[in-house]
Amino acid sequence: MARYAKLDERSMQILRAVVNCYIATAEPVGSRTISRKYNFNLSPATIRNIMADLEELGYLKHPHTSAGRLPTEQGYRFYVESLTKERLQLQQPIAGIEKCYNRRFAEISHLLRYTSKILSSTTHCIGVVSAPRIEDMMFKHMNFVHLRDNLVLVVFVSRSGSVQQKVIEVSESYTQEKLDQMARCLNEHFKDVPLFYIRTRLLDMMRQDKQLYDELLERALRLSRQVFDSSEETTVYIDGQLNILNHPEFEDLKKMKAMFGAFEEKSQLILILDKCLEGGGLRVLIGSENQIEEMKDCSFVTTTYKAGDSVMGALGVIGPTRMEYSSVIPLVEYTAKMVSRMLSRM
Amino acid sequence: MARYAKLDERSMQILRAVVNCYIATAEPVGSRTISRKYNFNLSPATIRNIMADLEELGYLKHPHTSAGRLPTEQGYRFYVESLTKERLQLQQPIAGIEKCYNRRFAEISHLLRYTSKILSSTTHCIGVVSAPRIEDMMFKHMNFVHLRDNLVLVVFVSRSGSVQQKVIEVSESYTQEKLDQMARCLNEHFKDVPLFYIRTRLLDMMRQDKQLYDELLERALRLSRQVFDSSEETTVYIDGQLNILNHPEFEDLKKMKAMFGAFEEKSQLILILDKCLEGGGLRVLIGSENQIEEMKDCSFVTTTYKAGDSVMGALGVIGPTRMEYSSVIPLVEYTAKMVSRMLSRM
DNA sequence: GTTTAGCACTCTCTGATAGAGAGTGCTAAA
DNA sequence: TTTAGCACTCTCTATCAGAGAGTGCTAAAC
Repeated sequence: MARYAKLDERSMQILRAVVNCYIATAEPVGSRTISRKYNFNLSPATIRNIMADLEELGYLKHPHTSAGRLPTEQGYRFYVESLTKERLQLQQPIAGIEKCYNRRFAEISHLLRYTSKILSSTTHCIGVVSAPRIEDMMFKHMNFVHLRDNLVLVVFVSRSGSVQQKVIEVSESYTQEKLDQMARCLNEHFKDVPLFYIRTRLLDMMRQDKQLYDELLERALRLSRQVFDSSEETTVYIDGQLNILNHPEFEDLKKMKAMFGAFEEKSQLILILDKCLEGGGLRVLIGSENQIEEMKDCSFVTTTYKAGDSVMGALGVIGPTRMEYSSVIPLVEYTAKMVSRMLSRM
Repeated sequence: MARYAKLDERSMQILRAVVNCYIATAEPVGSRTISRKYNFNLSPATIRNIMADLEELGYLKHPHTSAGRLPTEQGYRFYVESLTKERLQLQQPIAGIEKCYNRRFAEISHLLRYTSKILSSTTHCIGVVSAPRIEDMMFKHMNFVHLRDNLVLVVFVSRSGSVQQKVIEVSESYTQEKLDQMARCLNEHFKDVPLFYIRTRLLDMMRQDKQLYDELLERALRLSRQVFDSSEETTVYIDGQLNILNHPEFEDLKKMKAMFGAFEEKSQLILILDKCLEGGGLRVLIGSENQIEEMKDCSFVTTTYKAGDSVMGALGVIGPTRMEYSSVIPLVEYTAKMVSRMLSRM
């Protein structure tokens, strides 16, 4: 924290006050406003001096000479870090969320989709939830359906109720009976095995009992692998994109268009969520800290959710840099806790 | 067509010219512009007189006294009707579409999603495609997977490669074996039967062979029915919503917000597409002819697509009232033809 | 009788200008 | 070190004038 060395306690208080005020009003904050609304017992002139210092240190900026100040990204960064040090707790809206999760979700996809809606509506930002990667899932059931010619529909069900399906093309034409047999074989051998483990497991089995399953299993696996491998892209549930229209900073049509465009290209979003997975736990990306050019006026608040002890995916919100971090952060954390609880039960 | 009784050929030509011009420029059209760009060999003054007449008859309107004219909805209606009478044909972009469909689609849902993208990108409007209703599908394969406790995952595959899945709660807990048995029973008996026909078919069978299948089939059907009945809402594929941002009439942030909001609520959209299904064939809804308040500045161009001889669903585009009907209409019709061809092959 | 030229009129759009308001930065006093 | 005072800067709004586009009407031409 050497970066903040030059800040005495009073300057920090004023900086926090400015950020607070700007978050609330979206207007540049003047020295008079601060001296009136917060009782520092300092005259506007004094505050002016301090604000000038803060500007020089890079925490605040000026749209033009005669306007008030607003936070730079560095200013937000400081604000957010001092917030998270406080370990925020929010009670009232959290009770509402708890109630939302007082129901049963049959499929994991429903739970996640619902969660992104909850996130967007409670925070008035855009809610995002990334689905667990397929390798992390537990094998539960597999099914092959002969469609026509050499087309086979493969349906995979994970233990947590996630369903993946894909039509694949095979070189030889199997009868439905043969396909059923193959599926039964897979289902017997891989029940409750994590997908990423199947290959290893298979090698083990072949060593033990070489001839018996060789051919059938081999074929069945070849079929199913196509489904697992094909999930190049993690699914992401996004909700409340319209919410950004309500924030005054996006009145600018051009900016807005660019943002919407960025959402169409989900891969970048996935990258950011994936990074959250690696890091684990809460992450706040402020403004251009995210790599998406079109979203340099947005902040990301993300965290991970788990099933039992293992991290499954990431969730969070995207909103204007000027979002209400003090309520959004605990809301995102709490939601992740709820999702984890639901998942662990499944 | 008594409505157009008062229009002589010349007035109609000028009306068409004004609509054309307005569609191209999005600016009110003056009499001088018409007399210059189209060679009617009439002076602006004469055209002015005719335009005044057209205004009195309700085909044109004035934003303010000293501005040019633009079409009313009645004006567009006339324009579109005289267009469709001409039986438009468009060659060049159509070749492009043909090429797009030169590939195989394993699943019907892929074909439809792709189609809505094609529609939006070729017309620069919003593409919409409604999926076939489940009752119209042919039974191909059914599968039950025991999840946990009393939860069963039901997967239904139609002959055209559409996959529906749903988790349902059952009163008694079946073993996976029992479930497999039930599924096999269903699959044997209902192969290639249209869903809406299954009930009748079942009654037939029970009459013939009362005891044999009674209990098992009954249970299996009870399970599966929940999937069929639950599809209350037709799926709709929507693409290119961002396209409307490019049309100058939606610069107004408020209008735009209202429109985006209307898209979130898909049920109204489904209503409109369903109506197209009933009517059959091409339908053009201009402005407030659609019942959605927020879309009263938009037009719908929709038609139906078929598999073989039976109508399966509707597709079309949504764009500003001021859309290029002369190219959009044939594009929509051609796309529907391509989809029908693809479907009939599946 | 229809078409056209001419002209006054209306409305929007643009740019210039001025004054109010908000806030700063500097200086000098407390 | 803090504060009061004051000149200065910049934005925002309203007002105004002139240009431009287009109409509607009238009277003349075909």
